[in-house]
Amino acid sequence: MSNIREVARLAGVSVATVSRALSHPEKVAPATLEKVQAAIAELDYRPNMLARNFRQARAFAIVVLVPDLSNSFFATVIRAIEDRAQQRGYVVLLGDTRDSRVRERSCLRLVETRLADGVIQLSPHATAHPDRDEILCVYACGCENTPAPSVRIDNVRAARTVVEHLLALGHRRIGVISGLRDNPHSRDRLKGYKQALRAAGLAFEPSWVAEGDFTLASGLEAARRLLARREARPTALFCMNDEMAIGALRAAKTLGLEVPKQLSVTGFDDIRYAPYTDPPLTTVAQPAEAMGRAAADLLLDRIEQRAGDNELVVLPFEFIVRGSTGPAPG
Amino acid sequence: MSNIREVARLAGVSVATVSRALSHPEKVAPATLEKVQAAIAELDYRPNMLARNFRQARAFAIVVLVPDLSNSFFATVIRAIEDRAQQRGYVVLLGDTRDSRVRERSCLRLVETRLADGVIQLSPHATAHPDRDEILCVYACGCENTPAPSVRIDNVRAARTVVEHLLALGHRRIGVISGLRDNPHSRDRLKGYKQALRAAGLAFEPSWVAEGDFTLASGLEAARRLLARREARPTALFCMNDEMAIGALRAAKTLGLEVPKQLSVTGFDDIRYAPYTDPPLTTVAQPAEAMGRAAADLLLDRIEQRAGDNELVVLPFEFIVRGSTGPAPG
DNA sequence: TTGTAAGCGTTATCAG
DNA sequence: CTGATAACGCTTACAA
Repeated sequence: MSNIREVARLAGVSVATVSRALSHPEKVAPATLEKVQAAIAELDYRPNMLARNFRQARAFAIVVLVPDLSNSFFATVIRAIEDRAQQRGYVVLLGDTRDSRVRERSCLRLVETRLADGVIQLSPHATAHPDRDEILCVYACGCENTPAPSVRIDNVRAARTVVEHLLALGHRRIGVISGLRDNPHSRDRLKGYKQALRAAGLAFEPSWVAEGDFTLASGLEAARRLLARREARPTALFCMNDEMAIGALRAAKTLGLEVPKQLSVTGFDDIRYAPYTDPPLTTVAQPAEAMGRAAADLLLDRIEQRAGDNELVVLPFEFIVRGSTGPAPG
Repeated sequence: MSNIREVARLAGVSVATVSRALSHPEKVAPATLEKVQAAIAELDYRPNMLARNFRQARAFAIVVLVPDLSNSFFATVIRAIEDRAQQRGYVVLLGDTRDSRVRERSCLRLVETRLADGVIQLSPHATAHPDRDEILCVYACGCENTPAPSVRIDNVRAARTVVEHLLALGHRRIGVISGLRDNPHSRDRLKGYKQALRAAGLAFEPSWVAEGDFTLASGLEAARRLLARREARPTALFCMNDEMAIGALRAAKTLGLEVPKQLSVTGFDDIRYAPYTDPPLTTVAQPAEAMGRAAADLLLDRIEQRAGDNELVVLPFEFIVRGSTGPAPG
């Protein structure tokens, strides 16, 4: 528990010199530096970062707000954020909001009380921006009307790409398993779905959209509802994330429907489990790691005042065709 | 950016009173309290936690060291930790070590430099305890020789339970897909496997153990190796976690083996995807949330000096039979 | 019940 | 290049 003063005394220099030796070694004479380092080693001294942060009025910490950490896609994004943050000398505070407004507020308080320098939001809450605009906030998984600074893929085009693929396979009745209706991602992806239909001259049929909430269980339920109908049953399901697609695959299995022979299923995200479903999931790969890195850089640049102009980062997605999609049944 | 002094001035009291009004409201006269609160509201004052932490020489933060955040089991444990930590007024710093010694060290530095008050380890590194024993460290997913304080299930018995189940189903050639050989969990679970075999009067056959590293891909590969043999092929695979089991299921599928008719597969962890595999995975449910909560309490109690005697928490597991296991083929 | 005042360990300013 | 010293915002004896 030695402090900078003891180091100074032992090294026979002033505390200012010790401080400099640590933060700006180039500004101190080599001989002095050596003495200081010897003293530090001797005392096994560790600078007290609590004091440093207080003095500099900076936490060197950022908060990551995630709706559900155990979703494998978010976990990957966060890993990348943490990686980059650490490289740049920051720590990451975890804020699993469980989609609760209250918990979200309490995480934002961390910034207000100086325990964190900024926030990375993983949900695209375009609706409810942090009230206090002093709070530095960037979005890592944005959508069309997510305010800058933010990182996103073109969700509309990605969804369109998926649906065009299904159309090209001959599907005409394409069900949708959507996230919550007012979720911005749901909106964007539904928009892409509609665009593809319209371009193919097909009418949008609202009853083919089943609302879920991006969880496995909700995907299973939604698929059950869509597949329950006797006549005009969908021959394909466009699921707005992989988790719900996995749920849908399960539903198909329990209903005795063969995928992709009788039913095609698509996902979104390309989580690590996607290649391991049965059959492997056709899906949109979001560049999760790149998104995390980009969001971290965006935020840290702003925290360090060197905000670039690149405030809206749109990264490329990749459409990956695996085994869960096939020609529409005869 | 108002500070406690301004609040004091506006309220017409001393800074000490404002401080007390915030931390020990019961020690201040109701009338005074009201004045202070009015001033706080008026100025929209937020206490500077950086200063508070510095003054109290406490970070009110804990580090969670996780080998791989994107593993769904760990994510669930961490969620629970974060939840409990927040309830008790602490924040959680994320430390994804990616199984790297270097990164682990750098996370422990956070405690040494006072940025965190303690550490929760999610890997059971019984071998390499933090060198500096001033560091408060608890293990959330321990195994037989994980040092206390720690939380764990009885891995040996759980593994034995699984294998007994397979034996009861008539399996005699039970392959093992193990984690890295020197991983403590691998050891415990292999021990349980051997115990079950011995109790059934069967010999342990080393060539039936394939080493993986707890990832999906390694499970797939290991299963391929085990199932490649022509004669005396295993009729069941005991996988040491769900991810590898999912990989094994995929391997079986690509080899045209029907599960469970021709091959039984078991997992470990009961991650959220386990009920959604095809067929749904028979597995050991670890009480991930309870483990997280217990670990958090263990650590926070020690940080706050009221360390109980309950230093070694062993929680009950649950063996869940789903569809991936069945009678041994004729 | 409230006020006074002494720090906590660092960094930054300024003079030497 | 180095040293003296004044903050930073808060908590907490201790005194009143």
